[in-house]
Amino acid sequence: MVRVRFAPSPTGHLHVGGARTALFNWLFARKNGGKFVLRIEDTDVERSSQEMSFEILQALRWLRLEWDEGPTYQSRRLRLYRRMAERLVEEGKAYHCYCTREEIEERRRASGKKAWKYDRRCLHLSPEEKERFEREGRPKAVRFLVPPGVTEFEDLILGRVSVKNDEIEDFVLLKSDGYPTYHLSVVVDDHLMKISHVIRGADHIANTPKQILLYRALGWEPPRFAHLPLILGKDRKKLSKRHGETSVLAFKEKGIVSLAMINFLAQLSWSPGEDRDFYTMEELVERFSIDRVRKSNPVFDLDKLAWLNSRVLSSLPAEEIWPELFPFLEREGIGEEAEARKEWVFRVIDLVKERSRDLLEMASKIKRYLRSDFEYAGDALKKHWKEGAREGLRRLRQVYADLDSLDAARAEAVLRSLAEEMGVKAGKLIHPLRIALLGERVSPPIFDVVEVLGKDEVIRRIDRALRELPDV
RNA sequence: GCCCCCGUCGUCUAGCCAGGUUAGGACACCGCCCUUUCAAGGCGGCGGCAUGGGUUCAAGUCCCGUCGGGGGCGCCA
Repeated sequence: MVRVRFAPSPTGHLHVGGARTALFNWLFARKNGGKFVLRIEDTDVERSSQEMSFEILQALRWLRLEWDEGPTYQSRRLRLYRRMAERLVEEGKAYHCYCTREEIEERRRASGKKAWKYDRRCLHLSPEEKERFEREGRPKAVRFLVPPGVTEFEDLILGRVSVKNDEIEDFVLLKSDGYPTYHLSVVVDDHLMKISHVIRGADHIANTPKQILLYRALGWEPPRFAHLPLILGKDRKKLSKRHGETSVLAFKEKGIVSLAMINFLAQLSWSPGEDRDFYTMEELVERFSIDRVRKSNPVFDLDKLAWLNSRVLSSLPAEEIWPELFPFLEREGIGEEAEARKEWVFRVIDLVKERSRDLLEMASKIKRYLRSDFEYAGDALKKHWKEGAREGLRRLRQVYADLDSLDAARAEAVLRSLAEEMGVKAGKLIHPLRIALLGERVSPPIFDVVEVLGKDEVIRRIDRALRELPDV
């Protein structure tokens, strides 16, 4: 039974790297008929917060990475970790360490080496010294006694990874304040939660041998590991705040649609090997395979994400765009009206989606269809509100008013014959019409706009333009 | 510094595991076409196997070195 987990630490926003890790775990679970478990690693009381936990869940929901179990909070399982740490001490596989941070820092400095490892001072404490420390009430941590040898594992992505144990220091399992370190809690929980595959970022490669050693010391079978290449910024450094916004929810705010985000993340380090730009969630699950994940670090490319977003947007049916678009309509102050004319707004969405890069842009475009009190754009007037524009529009109003209905084909036919009659190019009528209807220099094909607005509204908007625009 | 990992157009990638194609696609950029505008779309251009050696009839693909890049080296996760 495949069981994977996503185990974020609620010390910050869910960033794109974390989101990709969650996505790959989710895809792996869905692909293999397994379970996707959510666990919140909040053992760092100083830096963890409720709000961040909540926000991370929100982000996962937005991405539609629904979890099957959890969230489990590590902060509620502290007793468990303490018990395991003591068990290892009793079995001689770990030991109490009374050294303070300051003492360790001092010895590290004295050695002059960055790669200084804990010197095992407390492993060799005499019974007297130990008793004295206890009497003094010195706080003690629990350190793992790293055994000699070599630790190897077969990574699903990287292949065989091998580390000599003397490269590994006696790492802390339990802090002196009684909280477990990451190594302890992650191993205990992954074992107890029966996690079969640990899929995580490559920044954990060096942690893996430590954790395997821990599994063995506890008499447990380690899971399989897969380390995903790290997402890099343009400067090829690990992606961080310095590279601009990296929180996934920030992309949501910018009007990125979740399917675009998903496809973008899925195709960093992974490719189904087909000549296609994006897939539905179902298609991704169908195609996903961990052994098609590349080993090298990809660079986060905003241009590509923006392009994907515009392509996904224009491919999606209006009713699927609607739920994600709605908050942006509200922000434009047209939420209620849009809701009331939902079916009609769907038609407008289908009209504007092709040329919207994001939901922000889409919402502001839709506003011009819903409300006729827009301002006429200066660049549009400058370019197309010229001599003859007003007269053409006036005559166009007349022929449109005489028709009993106004669909795109008739609107076009009538306009073209009027242009011919007036001896001008169709553009001389089309551009002023665009200004009258939407007040902008660019728009979807204008006769489609005419059809969607309907005859009455078209006449009203032309009248407004004739009334308000300068005489030229 | 030490340890681990990686290296195909500027970027994301296919091809590598099971050597044999003019090294394919996409983003970005530049032209042209389409066209009522802007997109989209179509056609074309630009541009890459980091490097040296080895194995082989044949190396992007297998092996080694070099160089370059990344990560780790916390009582953070």
